[in-house]
Amino acid sequence: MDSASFHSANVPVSGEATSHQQANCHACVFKAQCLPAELDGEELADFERAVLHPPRPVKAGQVLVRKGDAVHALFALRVGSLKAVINAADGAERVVGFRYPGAVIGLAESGHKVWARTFVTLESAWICRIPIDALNHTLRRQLVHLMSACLRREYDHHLTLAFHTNAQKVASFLLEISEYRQRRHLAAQRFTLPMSNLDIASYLGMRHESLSRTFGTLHSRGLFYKSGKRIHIPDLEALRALRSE
Amino acid sequence: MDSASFHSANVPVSGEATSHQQANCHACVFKAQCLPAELDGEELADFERAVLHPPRPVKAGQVLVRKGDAVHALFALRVGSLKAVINAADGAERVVGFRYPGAVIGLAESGHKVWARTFVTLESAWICRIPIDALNHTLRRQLVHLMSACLRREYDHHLTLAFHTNAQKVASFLLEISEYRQRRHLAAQRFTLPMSNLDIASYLGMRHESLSRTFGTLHSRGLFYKSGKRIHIPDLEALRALRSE
DNA sequence: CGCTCCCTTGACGACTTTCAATGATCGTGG
DNA sequence: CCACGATCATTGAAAGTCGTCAAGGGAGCG
Repeated sequence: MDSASFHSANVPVSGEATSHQQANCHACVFKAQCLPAELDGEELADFERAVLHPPRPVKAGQVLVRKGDAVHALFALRVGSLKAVINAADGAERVVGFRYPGAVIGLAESGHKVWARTFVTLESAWICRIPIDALNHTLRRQLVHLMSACLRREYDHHLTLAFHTNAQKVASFLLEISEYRQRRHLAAQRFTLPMSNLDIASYLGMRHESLSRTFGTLHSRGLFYKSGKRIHIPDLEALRALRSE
Repeated sequence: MDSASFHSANVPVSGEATSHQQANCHACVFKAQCLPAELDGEELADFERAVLHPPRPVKAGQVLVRKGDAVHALFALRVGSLKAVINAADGAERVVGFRYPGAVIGLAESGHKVWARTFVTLESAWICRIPIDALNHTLRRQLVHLMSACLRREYDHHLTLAFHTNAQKVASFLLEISEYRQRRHLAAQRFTLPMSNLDIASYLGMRHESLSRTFGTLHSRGLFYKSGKRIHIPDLEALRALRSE
């Protein structure tokens, strides 16, 4: 497994799960990096039992749920990545979030009847269904923990979007992923971005031209290198300094 | 009671609650506008039982909880308003949210040990304590609902902060309050803003000079009038049109 | 009455967006 | 295996929005 990538090299790009693929996936399912990092010990064990249902494979670019769909289940993202999008008034798609392995999809939906956002896979993924009926008392307790962590992240995003320059937004974005990977003991300085620059720019509230220019600036300052979708951050501290300048 | 104000005219500005004031407040406590609008029927009744503890008065400008404090309780805001602030890297105070009557304070804290933000009263307020121990199964279920609603609002804020011009941000902000008041059957076109322009500007990620100019622009376009802290929105639809231009 | 804090207004400059064109990359099909 | 089209990424020049700096005015409070 390529530890510098978001997904296992063994994950099939499409098709039904074969017994071999299923085995591969189950091997991964129980790795720490595929489970919520906010829970630990007994809580994590409880949570695992609840999402034991075998994950199903989802092809890249697929819509997992669409805004307006009835909420029948939440989802646990085990392998791959997603983007959360909202259609703006002008019909344009706006990215409001990314999700990586270990995320629970639908925290903002657990008290509602319909989905408020559309979730689209950025690459081939493995995803567990958590039926709403399965939300017993124990699981709801874990859910409260996950949601409060999610809320805190959103307040950080508020700060970033409201007060940072474009360069700082990009630094924040890169560090957010890097720190996510660090918590899961994955390579934090070299990894692949699963999303396009268009998506990143939308997420950060900038034009993709500005993002491209910002990447160029960071490159010339030696803070960040990008080749295709693979990136390299030589000095995390320098990037952190830029973020909080 | 001034229906166009966030707080009852009878609320004392300071001091211990007298029996008369207490009675006044309890009369208000059970009004719909002082309870979470996200819950209804049985859930709301459950919630009310949990926050039956008599509210205590808090003077304007007081710190309710400080970032870093241990989490012993959540709070239910019954009367008055709060701002949530974070100290930026440069030490400056950044407003990341406002809270109005009916809000539960600490949704982002319910799964954590310490407070991530500081909450400060903007005016004299009445606030109930909800001890963490009181979070039984039933109450936790209501909490999930409140948190998911809170998360949805944060995603809307993401859109506003990332993609809107200053004029649109201001329109969003005014409409957010107006729509809050509409849900609670309060005057939606004339009301008092409990916070300073400085706080609003910080919340929206703009300079207070820019906010002042934007208010001027909206005024000259006849979309919005301001006199002291009292504002008047003659045409909500026109403001909505501006928001989603 | 004087202090402090808040709001307003002006001129200037920096950062970002916009518009336009070119170049790269990737998946598809011949 | 290569050619093709579509999507994505890069770069330039011009325009606009917004932030910065500075000064003056006003409201509330002790």
